[in-house]
Amino acid sequence: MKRTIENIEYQETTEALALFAKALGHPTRIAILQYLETEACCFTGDLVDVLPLAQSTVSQHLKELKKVGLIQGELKPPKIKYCINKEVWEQAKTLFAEFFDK
Amino acid sequence: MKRTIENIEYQETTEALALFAKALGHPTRIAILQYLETEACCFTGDLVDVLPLAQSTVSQHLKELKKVGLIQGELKPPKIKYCINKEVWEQAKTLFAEFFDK
DNA sequence: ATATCTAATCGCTAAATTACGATTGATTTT
DNA sequence: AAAATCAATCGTAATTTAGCGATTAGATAT
Repeated sequence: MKRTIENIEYQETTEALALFAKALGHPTRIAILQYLETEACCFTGDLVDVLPLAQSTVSQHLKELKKVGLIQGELKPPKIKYCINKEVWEQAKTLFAEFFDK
Repeated sequence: MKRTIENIEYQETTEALALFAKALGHPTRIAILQYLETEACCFTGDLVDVLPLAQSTVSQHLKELKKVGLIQGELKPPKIKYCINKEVWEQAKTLFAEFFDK
């Protein structure tokens, strides 16, 4: 990724939307969120059982979703309970809705 | 990308949503679509003027958007007029709305 | 026939992404 | 104190993405 000039700047909502979209841009991450939507919350292990991927890979995807704030983890030792972050969820929902509504 | 087993399959809507999200997962592509939303249609050159990127790079981003069908190009020699594909646009809009609406 | 114009494609490089197994760290249970 | 459990992180490899300049292709104008 060469960017010879200084970093290109876009509008704030443009950047925000792109970041959310990027986080949603993998079927596994969509599947995780769909699971969380129905189950409200879950542990990493639940997802590892459901998904045909290694535990470390699932962890990586969770990290991506956490990075943009769509989910959050709560310590329930020795497990970690993941839930959708509703505030950020609504924020993303609004951004997409406004984007598509022209 | 190692995937030792056969390819992992997800639900059709999961895959479709991820593909749309991936296409939207770059600020430049969001900016292009926002431009097309206000301008209805435009030529590649218009975008090259507006965006701080090389012509070949803009072409690449247009290709990505074309690939998922969100835009379509119409030959207006020697130019090409790009417009949003409204059917696919609505499809994507619906998928995102349903996804976020739980 | 030649020159010009527009936009796609090619070839390349750098960086990010996705996957895995192995290891580590934190906590609980024995 | 030792063993077990769960999930994050590390290290590595393959693939994809994003950027550029140069070239090519298609069409019009000279």
